[in-house]
Amino acid sequence: MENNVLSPLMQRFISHFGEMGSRWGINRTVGQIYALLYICGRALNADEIAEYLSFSRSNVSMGLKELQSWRLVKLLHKPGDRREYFEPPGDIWDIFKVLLEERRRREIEPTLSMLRDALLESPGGRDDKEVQKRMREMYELIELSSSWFDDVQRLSPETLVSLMKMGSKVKKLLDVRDKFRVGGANEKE
Amino acid sequence: MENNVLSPLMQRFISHFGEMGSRWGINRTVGQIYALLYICGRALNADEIAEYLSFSRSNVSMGLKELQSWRLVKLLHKPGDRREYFEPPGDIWDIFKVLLEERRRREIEPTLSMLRDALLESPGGRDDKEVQKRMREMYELIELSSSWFDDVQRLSPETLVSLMKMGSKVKKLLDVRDKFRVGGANEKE
DNA sequence: TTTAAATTTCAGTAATTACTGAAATTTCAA
DNA sequence: TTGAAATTTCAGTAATTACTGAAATTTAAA
Repeated sequence: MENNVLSPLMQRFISHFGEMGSRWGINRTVGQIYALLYICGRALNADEIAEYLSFSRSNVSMGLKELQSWRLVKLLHKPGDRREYFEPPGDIWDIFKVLLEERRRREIEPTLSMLRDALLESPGGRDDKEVQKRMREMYELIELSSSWFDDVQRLSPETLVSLMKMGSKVKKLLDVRDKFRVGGANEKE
Repeated sequence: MENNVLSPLMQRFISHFGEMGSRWGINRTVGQIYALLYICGRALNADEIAEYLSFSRSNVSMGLKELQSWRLVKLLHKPGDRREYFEPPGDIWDIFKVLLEERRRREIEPTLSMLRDALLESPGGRDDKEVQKRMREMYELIELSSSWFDDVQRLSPETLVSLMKMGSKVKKLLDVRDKFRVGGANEKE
């Protein structure tokens, strides 16, 4: 970085990520560390991060751990340098996918498995039949969208981009398919 | 509810939502209130909620405010009863859509507008050209997926279900379309 | 091995967020 | 209008989460 100082533009980006952090389920520090790594365009070591952001060294260490658990940073080494360097995945689509994957794992999976368990039980209370019905409804929706994510995630960025650019026009494709019954998908509908 | 008591099954569901609350960006109380309303199958007033969950009346009031700001509960009145009753949207797809919409509004929009502003500025620091390049990359990805959500959200649940059940087979449809150049979307690719 | 640099852990404290009860405000039937 | 029921606000406190500095541990060059 120029003179080892962050430009106001970078500052702004970093502060914003700090502020949004809590809404995204990470804390201010972690948000800022990630923003710094993303925006500065080269791998940094923990001391540099602590320096740039004026965080304690231990805080940076914990933040990096958290980011690693999110798979949002890669660890790398420079020849002749014992220190660990960190950088975000190079491709923004990787970041995007990893983020969705991790969020699903943390925010959806536990609920899915709670529901699965609850649905296996034989209804106890008088209202439990109804309760399970509502649980099943929720389970099926989550399960469906969750496994859809799985599938779509495997598409190449290019395919994903064309899919997204189509927007709601996918409906037309579906209609065409239904008319001519092309392809083999979805026969049960 | 039977004897005015929650069955163990309901309890479990409610506790789970309480625990997950913090991961979802709401607090324990709000999570439990929502779970109770979702699972119990009838509209409840604030006193009933406070009673079932042993929260203070004021806490319930704040929680309901929060849920209303998320558009996750509807307010309704019973004839001859001054109190306000609350229930979740009846259709689970509504809940799903509202949730995605609100999350986008809270978690994505602010970043999008920060980036928009930052990209309008003329680069100051020496590295700012590069910085803006990375910002633009992020902006474009978010913008694309965000407006795609917009589009897809307008599809009917039925269309959405067929789309999801297709999973990654959408790729085939895209390929077929590219082969025959049907439809008008996406010409610029 | 030894040892100094690098990293992590963790107890203590700071900061933030959640919750309560009392008081204030709003609502609406009479 | 009035006033009792319903709801909200808010100051004070409890609980949780974030952060630091010192000490412990790990790492790898010599």
